[in-house]
Amino acid sequence: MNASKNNKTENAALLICTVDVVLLTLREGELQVLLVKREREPFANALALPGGYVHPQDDQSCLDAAQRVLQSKTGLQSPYLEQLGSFSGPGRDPRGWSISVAYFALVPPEALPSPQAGCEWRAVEGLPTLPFDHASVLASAVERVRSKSQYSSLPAHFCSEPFTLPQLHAVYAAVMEESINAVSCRRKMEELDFLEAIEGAKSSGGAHRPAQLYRLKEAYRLRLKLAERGLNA
Amino acid sequence: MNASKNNKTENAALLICTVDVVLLTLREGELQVLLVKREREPFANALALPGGYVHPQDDQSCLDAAQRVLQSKTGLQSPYLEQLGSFSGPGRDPRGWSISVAYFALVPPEALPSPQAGCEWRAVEGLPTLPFDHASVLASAVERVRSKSQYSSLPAHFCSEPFTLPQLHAVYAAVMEESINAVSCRRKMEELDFLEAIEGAKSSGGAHRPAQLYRLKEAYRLRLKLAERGLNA
DNA sequence: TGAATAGTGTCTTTGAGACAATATTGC
DNA sequence: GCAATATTGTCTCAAAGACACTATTCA
Repeated sequence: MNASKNNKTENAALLICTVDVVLLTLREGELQVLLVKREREPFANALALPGGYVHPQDDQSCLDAAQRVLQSKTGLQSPYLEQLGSFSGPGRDPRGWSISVAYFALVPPEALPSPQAGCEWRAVEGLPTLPFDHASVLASAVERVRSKSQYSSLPAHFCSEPFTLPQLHAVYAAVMEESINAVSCRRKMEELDFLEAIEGAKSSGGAHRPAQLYRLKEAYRLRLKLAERGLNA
Repeated sequence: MNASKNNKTENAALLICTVDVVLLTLREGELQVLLVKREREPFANALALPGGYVHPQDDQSCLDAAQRVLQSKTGLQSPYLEQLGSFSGPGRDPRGWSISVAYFALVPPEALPSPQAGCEWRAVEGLPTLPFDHASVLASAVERVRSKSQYSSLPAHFCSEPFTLPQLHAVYAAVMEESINAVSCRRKMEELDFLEAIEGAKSSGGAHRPAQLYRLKEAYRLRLKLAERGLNA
């Protein structure tokens, strides 16, 4: 307790406050994360999660900062975005004691309007070493997404609208890396009641029965629908 | 983006970084939270969540800071403590743009060794207005605890060891504010497998059959055991 | 022995998985 | 009609709730 008399400036000046964003998508049947080549030190030229300082002058919250960071790297306006948690300590950033508020975002693979140069999608498994504690942040995000996918509409944010139930079913299975009973999945989607059928719209193309097209109900475009029981277990 | 060239000092000096702790217990059959009378401005003399500045000199992380704050207000050494999330923005603290990393802690009601003067247990429902955004922080903590209680060993941290299954059953019911099937509860505790029976130890006192005494398995004293399915729904 | 609560066995209900049956499309 | 996939109906199985029965203690 040798610092109990620190005043605001003394405390604040020693702290680096940033946001990091784990932007996930589903490509090639696997979870992929957007990494950005760092332009500046520390870790210049390394691939890292997109992140940046909080700008108290511009940002109304850390969520705002995360949206600003995401927008500047990818052009995304309003993907699904949720706070993951905060990571802090003296060792995670070589510049000194830092705190990062981490967010994760989900987008369909075709949703990137204008990614900045230096952005790359990478499979979340088998990545090379990431700078800072980004490996922990990413692992935490993946775990959260898999966990929430068990009992919520979260994976629907990997689908671009409109989509069919078979597509959604495949997305759930890919996210959770296990096969899912199609009938149960259908039943669960109906129970969750976060989809609305698009009247008269059917998928087309294959030499087979077309599937009904759906979109997210307005209320769940930026939020989730949570079930009380999971999909399978 | 008029602040894109801010350097570390310029950004950091404008930020207030604190931790807040939602310390919960179960007393009188309801969730209660520990509030502390603030000694200093802002909101001097108001009841608020215990909190304080992060001390980069002393703290190895925000979790450390939360433990330090909790220790200094209550003397608690190592209760169950989990990060709730971060709350930030220009308006939540009258001193300026601030970020608070919030934690919640669970203790049995008799666990406070030496609470500082000015600490009070209050029911989480029907509180008067709290300073800062502490009402949101508290609401968020209560929601998290109720939600996790559905499928984890979390409520066991409201029981002082050793405890009996009927006591634990009552605690689950009180936390979730609904009656719980005793047989299902028993089955779930067994399935979760986070308890160990204390050989030969039985509760005593009533004019009735005594109950087996249990304690948490070592591995779950500071962590949780999560189930795949919930207790009831 | 009786009251009171602990703990167990079993029937019923509900929801998930398996699988079969039907529907709709392009060829 | 045939192949292929969508969608629905039904059977089966596992887990949760209800409830009754047994167990153990003290008065």
